[in-house]
Amino acid sequence: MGSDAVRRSLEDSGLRCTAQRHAVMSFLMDHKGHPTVAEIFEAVNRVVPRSSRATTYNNLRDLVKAGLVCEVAVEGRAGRFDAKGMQHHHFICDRCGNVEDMEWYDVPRPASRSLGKRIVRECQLILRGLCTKCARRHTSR
Amino acid sequence: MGSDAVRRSLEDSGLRCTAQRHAVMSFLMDHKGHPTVAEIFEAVNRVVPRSSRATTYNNLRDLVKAGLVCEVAVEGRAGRFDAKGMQHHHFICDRCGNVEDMEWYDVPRPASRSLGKRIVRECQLILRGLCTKCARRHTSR
DNA sequence: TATTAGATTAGATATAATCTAAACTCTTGT
DNA sequence: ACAAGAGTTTAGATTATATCTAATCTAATA
Repeated sequence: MGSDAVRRSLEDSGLRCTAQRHAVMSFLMDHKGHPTVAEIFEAVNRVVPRSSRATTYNNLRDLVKAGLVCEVAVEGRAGRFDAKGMQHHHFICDRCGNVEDMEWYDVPRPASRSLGKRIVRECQLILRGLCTKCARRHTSR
Repeated sequence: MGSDAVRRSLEDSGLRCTAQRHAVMSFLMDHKGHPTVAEIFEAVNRVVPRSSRATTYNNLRDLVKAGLVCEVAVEGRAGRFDAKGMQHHHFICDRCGNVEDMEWYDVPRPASRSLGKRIVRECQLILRGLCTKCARRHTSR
């Protein structure tokens, strides 16, 4: 993904294109593996001379708010992030905590009757269980 | 919910019925509001003379593993728990972090082709946006 | 180029979750 | 009834995760 494309997508969302924010977004676009904040922070510090943890968190929050990035919370572990390319669902492994993308398919939204005055921003499907690797280790124990 | 019913549901799941575990489970059954660990910990210490944080975490993990309780991870905040009574989906408020139950409706599972060797334990729908209270404050700002 | 809202920084702080090793308590077998 | 062992609990330390602060800096604009 070109550096200009990243700049453009930031500006289209009304976000200033700073070196740090650009680095965070680029990294997410190039790494489809749901990195944690710690991983993103480390990677960004390889590109930008130095960047603080707070900035990484701030930028991630801004990107999520702008809808460019999506966050997956994992119980008892660091949250994970990924750039919203194609729509997809998530599979979270009970054992190793890894997050995997699952092929997209349409999920029906709740009836507006049961929604009331709530405003829905997104509708995520989260599958839980054992990933391929952990399932293997589990049965062959 | 009777104290015997709690005992029975623990034993049916192969869990010893200890005072602390019983207190955690009872509390979750009586409070449908998705309490955090901190809230559960505090409540349990009103019932059992004294109970440690570690025990609360341990018991919650055991109850989740046994399928009696379900956990909802919330980005950047403490996880929340609720006793699995009737099936339901979850709505998480972007602004205040509160978790609300949404009326259950059937969600299609992914095709086994795209699942591969993964073992699915559960299939959760997570809606995100603004809850009724926060939506009101938002528009009338 | 001056202005300024917005962004960044290092480090402190707050919050959440887990670990440790010793003590305790159910359950089972004799 | 008692011993033994697996499972449970404990207080407090430790680790992991996330946010805050106030000073400084910078990108976008006129």
